[in-house]
Amino acid sequence: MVGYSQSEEDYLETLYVIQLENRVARVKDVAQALDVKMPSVVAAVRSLSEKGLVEQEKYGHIELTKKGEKVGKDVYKRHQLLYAFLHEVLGLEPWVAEEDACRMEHHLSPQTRERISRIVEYIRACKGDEVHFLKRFMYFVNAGEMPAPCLGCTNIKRCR
Amino acid sequence: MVGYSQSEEDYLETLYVIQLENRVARVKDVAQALDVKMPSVVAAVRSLSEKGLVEQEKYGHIELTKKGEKVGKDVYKRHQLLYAFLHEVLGLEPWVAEEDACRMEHHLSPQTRERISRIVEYIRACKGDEVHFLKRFMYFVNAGEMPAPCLGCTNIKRCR
DNA sequence: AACTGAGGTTAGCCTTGACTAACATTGTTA
DNA sequence: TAACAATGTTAGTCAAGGCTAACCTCAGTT
Repeated sequence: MVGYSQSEEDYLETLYVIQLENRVARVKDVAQALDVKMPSVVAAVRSLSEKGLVEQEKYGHIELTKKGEKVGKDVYKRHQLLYAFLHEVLGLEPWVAEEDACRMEHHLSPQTRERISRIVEYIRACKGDEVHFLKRFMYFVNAGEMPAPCLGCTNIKRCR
Repeated sequence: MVGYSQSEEDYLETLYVIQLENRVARVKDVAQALDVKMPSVVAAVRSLSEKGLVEQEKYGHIELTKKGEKVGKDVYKRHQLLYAFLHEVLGLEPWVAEEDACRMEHHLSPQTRERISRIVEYIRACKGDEVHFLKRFMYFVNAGEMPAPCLGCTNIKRCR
């Protein structure tokens, strides 16, 4: 129960996403999605099936077991969370956020995951409100410079 | 110029930190720091020296070249940045922040790095001020629940 | 029913990066 | 100065995870 390698997580996540889209997973699809050659997929599938994570009948399509689906879904959730954080909070462009999410999704502790999801939640909850801090926070994060001093503030001791 | 592997970055960072502390890097130290055996270090050093990143005379100590020092320093800076973010902003306990920083430091794009450093900078700049948003933001991130409504607010349309 | 081409598989190879066991060097200490 | 303990190195092994080349299956076409 030590967990799965980055490579294994990538395969399981890919299969999960294909399954989410109500498509049937074939070796070629997975190879394209992960930018590897078909024999690599075949080897990975054999290894994963020995661990009870996927099932495949020869020349047939690849299916996640319950266990494999659980892992794949978990990785995918981490990916989504990171993407949301990178794009919505940090304001990174979609493709940068996507790429970074792919690379970082394998390296988050549960604690970090929890904290990041709180930030995303908070920022989302504030969206659309004229919340003072939010505009300034987002301005700084996105523009990289301090917003101009806020003159009308009464409840802020020193307004940067 | 494609970059360096996670393993290579770890070795260079370790050597950089030892160098920072004005210590001399020996095979055994590096092995202990990275929790690997000495022959692994020897192999890594040979490989890195072929790439012009380190130098070592047989049975002597290991030194970073200018090029290697640059890479090691860069990795270390990423590590410090991530640690600061995880600890100071997300409020994670030091050992969790440390562990996550170690794993994530290899997977940050320059863009993400830049954005995260802005957040850290902003949070640091606000420390000690009675800035309205900061307290609420940090409360939420750390406690995981919305702070109580703020009654005295005049410049916030709706205060969650 | 035979053919053909896309997709799947196998065999065999390579690199990375770890390991153990055995051997070599060095520096300290008797 | 000789010996020994600590440190460093070499040789050989292994697993993971890619790859290419060659071969196999199967579905659709003729």
